[in-house]
Amino acid sequence: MVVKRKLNCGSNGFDFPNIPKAPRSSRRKVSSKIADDDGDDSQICAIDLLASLAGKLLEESESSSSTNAFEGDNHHHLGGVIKKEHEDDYNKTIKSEFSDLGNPASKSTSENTSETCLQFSSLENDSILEKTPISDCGKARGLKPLVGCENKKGNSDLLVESVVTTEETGVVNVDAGFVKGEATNGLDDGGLVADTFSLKDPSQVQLQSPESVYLDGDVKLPSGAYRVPNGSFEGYGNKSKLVRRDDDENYCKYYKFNDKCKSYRPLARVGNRRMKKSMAKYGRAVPRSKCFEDTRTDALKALYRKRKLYYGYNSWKHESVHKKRRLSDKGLVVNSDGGLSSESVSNSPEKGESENVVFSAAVGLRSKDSRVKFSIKSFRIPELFIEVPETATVGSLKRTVREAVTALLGGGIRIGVLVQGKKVRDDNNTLSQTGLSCRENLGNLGFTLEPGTEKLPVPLCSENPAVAVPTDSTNLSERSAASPVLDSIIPCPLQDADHLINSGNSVENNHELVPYQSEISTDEQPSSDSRALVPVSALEPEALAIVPISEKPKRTELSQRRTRRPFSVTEVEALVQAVEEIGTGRWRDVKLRSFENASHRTYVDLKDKWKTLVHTASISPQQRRGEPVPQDLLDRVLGAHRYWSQNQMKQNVKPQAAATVVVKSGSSM
DNA sequence: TTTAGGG
DNA sequence: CCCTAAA
Repeated sequence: MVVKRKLNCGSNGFDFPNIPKAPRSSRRKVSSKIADDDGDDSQICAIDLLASLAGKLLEESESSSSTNAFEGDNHHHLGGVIKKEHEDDYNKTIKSEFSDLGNPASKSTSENTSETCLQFSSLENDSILEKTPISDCGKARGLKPLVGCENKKGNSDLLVESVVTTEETGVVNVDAGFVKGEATNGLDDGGLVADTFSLKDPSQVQLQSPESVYLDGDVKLPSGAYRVPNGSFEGYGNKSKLVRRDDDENYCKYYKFNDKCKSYRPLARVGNRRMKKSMAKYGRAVPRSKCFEDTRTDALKALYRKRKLYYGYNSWKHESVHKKRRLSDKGLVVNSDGGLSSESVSNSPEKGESENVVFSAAVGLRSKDSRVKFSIKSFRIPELFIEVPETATVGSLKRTVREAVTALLGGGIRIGVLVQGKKVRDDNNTLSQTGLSCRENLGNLGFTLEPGTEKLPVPLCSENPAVAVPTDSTNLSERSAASPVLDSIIPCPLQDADHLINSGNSVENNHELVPYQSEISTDEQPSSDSRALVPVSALEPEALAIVPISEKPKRTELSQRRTRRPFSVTEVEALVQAVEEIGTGRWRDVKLRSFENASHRTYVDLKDKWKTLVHTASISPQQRRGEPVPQDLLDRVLGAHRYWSQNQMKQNVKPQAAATVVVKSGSSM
């Protein structure tokens, strides 16, 4: 797990686009509180984050048991490798940055700060910290200075972002860079700027993103040093006290600030929790007729619900959600959120593309100069900051990203740009044309890695597990709790990865798939993993407590949309028949009568279909789309529609007769 | 949970 | 198909 903090000292820089979205109070709180005093608020936030993320870790850490685990984890972390490569750079950067910021101030920060720091200092690289000047104060504290821009500037503007990054990296990032850049008022200077953006040099990239400091190491926390052992989340609850609901805001904020919070955990949990609920709900929805069917449905629904909730909780971006959805259709995708989603929707036209997303773009910021800044993080990529002119083309953006990624990860990678979950195919469009110059849309931005092959995809799985495990531990526990059976299936490495970043997502996707598979095996669903189901699991009570954060889960963050399944003529026929007999307004009965076995057709679906049928029958054949429905059926539709419209009151009365009547009317027509 | 409608 | 207000 990693906690990332971003400092925006200068308001002059650019505001985080996220901010706007930030949960109501969170923003202001952040600015004010953080700026003002590190104190409680910041602590709380941090704590919350950690708590949510690590949950138990804290406990364990306190007990001191976790340390070992971390070390082991470090190896696992994908990020670790990368980090190491750039470690020097980071250190340098950090040093410089931090030194500049002035540790002194940091110390001044109250002890509270220290706590915060502790939290942040989650895992891995002690070494780094040590190297870093900051480390002095007790590594944990050291961070504080960084964070606490206040010292540097009394600036209220200063925003500190603390993000929990996904466990994958298990890193704490301090985005001094951004701050710096902003302060400077232009990152342009920094090398990121160039249009062409020569990221070819990996090192350069790293350098360019000074902000990202990885403090993975186990930082020894002072009192109760919190550690986030990779594996143990069980403890969540323990620290519950640390987390406050009120904090939700804060923590939400953080996420938002971060852009995309890389750290999903908290959310994930929430999502999981929600899932249950949703599941239950759905389960009921289709309850009557079939158990098995219901199960499926439930699963799906649960997924949907879960997603919704999940997303909703992630205040950071609903949009991202959309993106996810879209992506998911194709294959594995990493959203900006970082989540992996694997949907097997054979239907999706694009499916052929099989996208393996390696990473996601975290955030895009638009700077004054009309440059668009992107922060990309992924399992394999510690953090990458890219800035391009608003007028740059998507193609150039792709190239830039590809170069950067290639430098880091090796060649053979194709970069895809996703906006609103849709792949941007026209490389000639400029970012502004693509809508990427707007803050709102930045959130919707996503990148996909389409491996030339090799490792990208695989690595995720393989690597993630290690990484994921630590962070995900929570998930694991949850999963097991939730559905032990499923767990057994789950083993797949991907899961872990998913968990790290999007435990929620993966789950969702999986769910969806599963149900379909059972039903549609032939049609569409490619077989994917079943593992997804597991994740849903139960959240610990405490986690729940945290969850409450839920802000208005706007539907904006849709759950994944069900795969489209056009009604076949046969189905239409059955529907028409049923409606003729039962009438409109009793869709549940229609469902039971003719679609009891069609788990994927809910009564709402039937109602909707009827609606469309009536419309279809009302328009000229030329205007109709999709599989043509026999005119005779359409005639029956009109007849039945008319009949039942006239007899709304009598619907219950004589179905049989009604049907007859309808037919007559239809024929007469 | 269903129904009824809007999106 | 999704989302929801109402019932």
